[in-house]
Amino acid sequence: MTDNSANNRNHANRQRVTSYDVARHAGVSQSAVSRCFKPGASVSKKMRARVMKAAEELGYQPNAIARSLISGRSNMAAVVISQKTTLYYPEILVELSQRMSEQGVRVLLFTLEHESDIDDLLDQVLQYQVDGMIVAARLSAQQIDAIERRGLPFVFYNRSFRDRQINAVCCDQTEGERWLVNRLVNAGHRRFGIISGPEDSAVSMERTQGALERLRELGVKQVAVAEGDYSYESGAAGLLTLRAEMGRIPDAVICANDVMAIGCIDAARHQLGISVPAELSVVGFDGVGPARWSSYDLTTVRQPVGRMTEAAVSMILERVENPDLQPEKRIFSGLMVEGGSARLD
Amino acid sequence: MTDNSANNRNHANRQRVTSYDVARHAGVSQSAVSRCFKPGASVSKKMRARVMKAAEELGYQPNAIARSLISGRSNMAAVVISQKTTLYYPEILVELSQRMSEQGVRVLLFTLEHESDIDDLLDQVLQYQVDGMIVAARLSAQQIDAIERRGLPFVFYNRSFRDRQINAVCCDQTEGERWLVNRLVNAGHRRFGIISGPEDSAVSMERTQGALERLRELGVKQVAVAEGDYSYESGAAGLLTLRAEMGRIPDAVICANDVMAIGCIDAARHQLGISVPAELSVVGFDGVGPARWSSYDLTTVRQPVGRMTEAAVSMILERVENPDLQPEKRIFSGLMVEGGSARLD
DNA sequence: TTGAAAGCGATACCAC
DNA sequence: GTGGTATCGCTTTCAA
Repeated sequence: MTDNSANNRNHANRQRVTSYDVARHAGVSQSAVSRCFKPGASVSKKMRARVMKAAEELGYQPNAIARSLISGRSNMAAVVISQKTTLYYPEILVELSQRMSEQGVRVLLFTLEHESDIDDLLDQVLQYQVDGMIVAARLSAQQIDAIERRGLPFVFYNRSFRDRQINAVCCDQTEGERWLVNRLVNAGHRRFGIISGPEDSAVSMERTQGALERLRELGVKQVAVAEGDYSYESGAAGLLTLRAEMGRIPDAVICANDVMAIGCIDAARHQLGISVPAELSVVGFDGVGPARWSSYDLTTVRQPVGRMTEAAVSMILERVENPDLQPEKRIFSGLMVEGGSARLD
Repeated sequence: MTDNSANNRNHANRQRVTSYDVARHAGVSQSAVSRCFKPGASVSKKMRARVMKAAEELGYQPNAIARSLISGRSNMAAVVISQKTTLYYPEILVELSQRMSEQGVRVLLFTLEHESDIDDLLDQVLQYQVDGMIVAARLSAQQIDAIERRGLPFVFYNRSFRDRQINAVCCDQTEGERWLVNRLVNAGHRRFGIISGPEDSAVSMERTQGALERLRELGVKQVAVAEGDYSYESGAAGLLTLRAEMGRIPDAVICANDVMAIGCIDAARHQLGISVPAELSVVGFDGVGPARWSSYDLTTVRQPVGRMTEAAVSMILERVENPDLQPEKRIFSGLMVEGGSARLD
């Protein structure tokens, strides 16, 4: 009785309604159906009404995959992001997705646990025919070359490249660190500890170098550096390392991100019984949510994440439309937040 | 001199290498090229070597879009997630992406700011021909019907539906809350405040109801409820509301998530000068990172997020392979964490 | 404005 | 094992 032939097809036996089905049902040509779903097409009012009714009745949705194949545009953009970045700045992903979807572009997500996985990943990105790519991860010069060779528009998020013409949006890490150092030195701090981020993080290195440079310029001699990995635990451990290295607790600790600053404060207060900011000043960088919690009230430089993602999205979409645009770097100043975690005068 | 014809095509003028190019360059048929890139295909060693060499030389990558069109499988899964969920549990997204990509499936991201946006969004999901969908957002019965009608496999993440056969993975909220209440009542607390999540959150409602039910069973009469929205600020505000409503500070406050519990603790300590846990016990739910920070050391129920995402991924992939599998609910117990934010004996 | 027909770049099936 | 050919569902000329 029942026709089972459809089930014999080896691929998805879920029934798909195509533009042909709609055309037949509406008694028009398939091209007409296609036109009705294309924004600026020339279709008569009557035709559109008829087609839309038929589409409604059959539950038709145009197949984006087929559209991509012929039009050469997938309306998808790749977002390549490392695990750490997602964990510390979850809002980036949400905002990117939100803003791009407003422009009719979807986010295809590529996360990397270890930055080494990136070569396979780039192959994947290219296979999926994304129209563009936003990269919040470290790429080697060769990898960047490879992307450019394929002609895929891309924008770096929060990494800059001094010697390369490239699209990037970032926060001025150096400027921010210099401000923090200025304030701390002005307030009389003389013995400094720095808790850096992981060595392979360009952002962390810029922050650390920015602070070191300014300290040197101001003639501050007593400076020790401990390496962290952006985590709470490494902030706590960093303080102990610094104390061991310097013989005693420094006057101020500059952390490469807020979560480490928080770890550092907690270690000072709860492990060492040291009062922050009375006996020790701690500053961070980035301005994540918990920085504002009243237990910490961090002095930090808040990155304008919203504006940065907005910029990244508009840059990538512009370049999808017009691949020949000149490379552009957009560098935002951070917002200086004078919290209660540091004595500033 | 130069041939500009390629540039006249209205779509991406970026040159694409196709399997035909590779075939010509290797002197074999196009089908042969295709087979070489298909895992279990029967190709001679010699042929494979030749094709791979040609592909390498031309920089060929198979076009996933074209593959999807004919094979009926896009190797993409939609992840529908609300803004709040991403912010509080960023690891969900990373883990989903990681685990799915290990299985050759990419995540197409759909975020919603307001849950009302969801109808347009479902249309979008369907257009992109994803193979399956993981939903960490609230859907109405009608919306679920619509998905089922389309035959798209889907799994709910951390929402359950008592009266519906549906795929879902979640954490047993009720069980967890009952445990918290048991411990608090056993320790002698008698006056309870509850800070709930937003009214439209099913998860929050389950937690709040679970606590209320157990309190009733144990004969606890003095209970007040304040509504929060999962944010730090609303946790702080909730405590003030409870105090106003009850005439004084309760013995214990049960918060529908950890961030509100943290807000509540900070408000108690820094705004009201109340000691936690000596004068007030506070418990949360979910076990986010900051719950372990030594300033808070929350008593909470940690959701096994890793196991839950693992389960969600395997459930969805199984159902992509075999759409006729029976609906299944996988309910994980939370991990009871006895932190220092509550007096438990 | 509408319809017919030619692709987009793969896979699947069929002979050989 | 290999090569030809139909096909996936749409957009896009091109005539009518």
